[in-house]
Amino acid sequence: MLLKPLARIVMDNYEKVTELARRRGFLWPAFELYGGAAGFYDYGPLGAPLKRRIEDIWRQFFVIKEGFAEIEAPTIGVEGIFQASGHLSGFSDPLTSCKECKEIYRADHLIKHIIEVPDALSNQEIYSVIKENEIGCPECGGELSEVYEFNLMFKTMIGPGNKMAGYLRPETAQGMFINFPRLLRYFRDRLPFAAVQIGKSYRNEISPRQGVIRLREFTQAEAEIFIDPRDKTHPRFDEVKDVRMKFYSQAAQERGEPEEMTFGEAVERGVVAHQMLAYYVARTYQFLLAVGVSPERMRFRQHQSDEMAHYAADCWDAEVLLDRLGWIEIVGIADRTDYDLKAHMDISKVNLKVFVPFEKPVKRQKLVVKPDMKALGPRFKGQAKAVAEALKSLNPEELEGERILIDLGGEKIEIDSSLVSYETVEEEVRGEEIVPHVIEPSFGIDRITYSVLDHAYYEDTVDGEARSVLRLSPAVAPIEVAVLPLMDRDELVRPARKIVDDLRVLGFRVDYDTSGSIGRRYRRNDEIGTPYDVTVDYETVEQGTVTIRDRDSMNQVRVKVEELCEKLEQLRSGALKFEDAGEPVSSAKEQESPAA
RNA sequence: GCGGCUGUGGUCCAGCGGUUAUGACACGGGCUUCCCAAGCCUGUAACCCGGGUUCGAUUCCCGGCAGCCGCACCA
Repeated sequence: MLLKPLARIVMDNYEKVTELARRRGFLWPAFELYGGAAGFYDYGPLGAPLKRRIEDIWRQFFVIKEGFAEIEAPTIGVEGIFQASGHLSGFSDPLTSCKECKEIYRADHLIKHIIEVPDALSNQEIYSVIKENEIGCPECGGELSEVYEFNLMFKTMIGPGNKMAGYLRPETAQGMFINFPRLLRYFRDRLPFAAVQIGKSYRNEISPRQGVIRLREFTQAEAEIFIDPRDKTHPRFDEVKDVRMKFYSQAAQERGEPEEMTFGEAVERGVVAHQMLAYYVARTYQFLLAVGVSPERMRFRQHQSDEMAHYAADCWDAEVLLDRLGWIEIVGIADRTDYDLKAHMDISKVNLKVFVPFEKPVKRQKLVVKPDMKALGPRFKGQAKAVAEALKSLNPEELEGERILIDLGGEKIEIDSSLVSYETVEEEVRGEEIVPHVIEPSFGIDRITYSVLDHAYYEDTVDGEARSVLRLSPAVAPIEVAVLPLMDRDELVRPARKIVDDLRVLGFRVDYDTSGSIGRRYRRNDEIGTPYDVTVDYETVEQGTVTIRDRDSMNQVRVKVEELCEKLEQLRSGALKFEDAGEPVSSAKEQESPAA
């Protein structure tokens, strides 16, 4: 009670950033007209382009520079996918709550000491076990409620009649896995290759909070990089080996202090499992820097062994430090080994192996067993095929002798040796089938977008007045240039409009604003992160020049109108520094003071 | 899901069981050769939703929804 008013008076950055984002059209709580629903957000007129530009930079990094194939799969998936991925069983927890103290428990955990594999039981069965064994609340001993399911996947029906269940995908990754055979053919049967997807995923979170950090509908950008498990080097590792970064490895976490080193060193010392993983951690680092995540408020944290999925070889999370929220995971990069493809092979019964040719064919002795099916067929009828298979699996010693003994699922059968022939032949083996390993970088685009806002937010003081600024990189800013006539008068408006048109033809995201005073418009644009303001004044009319104002320094340079577009393009690309863009304009203060 | 606190124009906030619900900022229009949230005139705009109590509810009560905090959950 006492803390409340204090907390309100002191607005922290989190509050300032979320308030700014709402007010200026970056992020809006969804469905407000109908009361809203937690875990859903709209990207407004500024948020949508910001997010889109971040996605485009991601494409630059992972689709264009790495040559990965971008695909687009349905957001609804059929049951089999999620049986294989484990989301159907693993993503759904049987819960029970205490009727007295309201504490919630995993029902299956409570009966672990009685039933070895509680996963196999239905909720009713688990509840029966709880009742029969008189299990009460571990906290207060109170009576436990019936067991209920909470699956984090949204379920729906495909077509009428409830015949086929569909689930909104909880991750985009499965789209790449289940297209593996077609992708493999697309890449002409050669490893390594990779496919990516940027799109929506859905998780029916129990309690979404913290704005856009935990959403029920969110955007992921995921890559599945299929590699030969025997070679986890990366051909372009040299390009990143000298990049320095702070590694928060398992060992470093024990010390409580991240360790800075190069990626080359990290692989050499075994901090990161191998080049392949390290390479993508490095690219991820570069991507995050490119969109404007602050290096001081970012770290790469290695999963603890107990935190890592049992099949994962190594896993690193990119984490950012956000105001109020602390360290938040925004990217996960894991070596998932062959787990996913094996699981899909198991459930779908489709071979997802890759034939990898040897450099030289290998000669090998091979035993060929030929059961006499003409004789075996009539004799064993339905079992004939199984008998033949059993015979084929025997070794030469077992095939010797008058009578051959086979084991058919426990049943011992004797076969006369005349019914089967065998020989040893030399064959040439040209390669082998392997299940590829998968490196999976998985990006939470909404979290990254929010982090960019949080890290870009900055306040300074100008003449005793607070100025809030989003120091967004020109590469992601939703408005790249604001064109501002000093006053809303025809002689200024006409040239200003011409500039707007010219810039738009060149693909600039331009805003044009005549309202209120010029200072107000500068502040407005500072707050939404517009890097440059072009001001059209009377010197434009008299001498054909305009000023460009730099958002961060508030300095201005004067350039000729004819050169404006070119200069802005150079500023945008980073080819030109602001100070070199034109004649410096003396600051407002100096202008006010009369010349001596 | 549980508990606590909160819900008034775009934003922040005042207020009351009863006439037309404050104020500031923001926003729109107008004026001014106006370069860093200026000035003057002027305008638009709100009691989260549903039920109950009451002659009358934005106000009191209950429920829902949403937000914040804590707990639980987060493959």
